[in-house]
Amino acid sequence: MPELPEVETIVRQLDRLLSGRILRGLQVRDPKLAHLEPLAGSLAGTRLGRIRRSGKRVILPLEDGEAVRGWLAVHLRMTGRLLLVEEGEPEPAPARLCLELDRGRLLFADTRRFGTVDWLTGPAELAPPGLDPFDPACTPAALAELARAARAPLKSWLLDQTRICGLGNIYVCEILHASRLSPWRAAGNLELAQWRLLHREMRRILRLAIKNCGTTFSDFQDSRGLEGSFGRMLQVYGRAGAACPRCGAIVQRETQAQRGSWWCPGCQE
DNA sequence: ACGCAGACCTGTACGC
DNA sequence: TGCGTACAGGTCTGCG
Repeated sequence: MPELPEVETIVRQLDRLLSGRILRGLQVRDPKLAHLEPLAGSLAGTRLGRIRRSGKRVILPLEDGEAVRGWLAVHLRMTGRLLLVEEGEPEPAPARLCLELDRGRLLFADTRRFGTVDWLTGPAELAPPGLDPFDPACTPAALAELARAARAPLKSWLLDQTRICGLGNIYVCEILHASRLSPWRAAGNLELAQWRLLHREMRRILRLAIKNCGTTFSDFQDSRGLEGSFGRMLQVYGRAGAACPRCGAIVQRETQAQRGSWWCPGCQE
């Protein structure tokens, strides 16, 4: 479910509310997460450090005095949610994992159970798989260089997390529309000026989405169960048959690399 | 280097 | 109302 803006929304909220709190215990409630079972005893009493994002993962550092014991890396995939439950409140959804805190608890709920939680012990594992869109090293020239000679369609190219990380189907569709580029166009064929435009629109759209706490398409909610409002600003995603807000042509949907692609044939080429 | 199918899971929306 | 089907924001593996 969540892409960069949704993960960023969750991370900012969790960092504000949880950083510095003490972990009292960890309950593994889904056998698919049994690999975390051995941690349950040893992590009790550790303190949550500054919570951050790596690609689409939520990183929860667990500290012991000055030393970092390790990091819990949560990937929410399609339906994962991290829900903060106050002392005495009922749990709003069945949880796969429960972090008991000094007061209240943090639940990992995930209907489709695609999400993953890993225990990382080395900084190398923390690095995102590709270039983060807000990394200063992510420049139009760097993107052009990465895509040199790539024959893959832009849509698939941008979705590959080992190049740019954090984009998913919704934002790629929106970014391509804003950049007037067709999802079918080969990534290696762009002029530098088009990479500049794409780069600018990518950052603009992601910033705007973060400001609006992400997109709630079907089931994204933040850690207190609230919904993001960027969904109202979508120009093409999920809008097949509607008029393009920019040129009035009819938005098309077509399957591309097994995923839906929405775009406007009137103004994207 | 790429596209594609299938896998992992469950819920929802829609047509009949 | 009930049933079957298609589809879903992500990513991995294996095949051609």
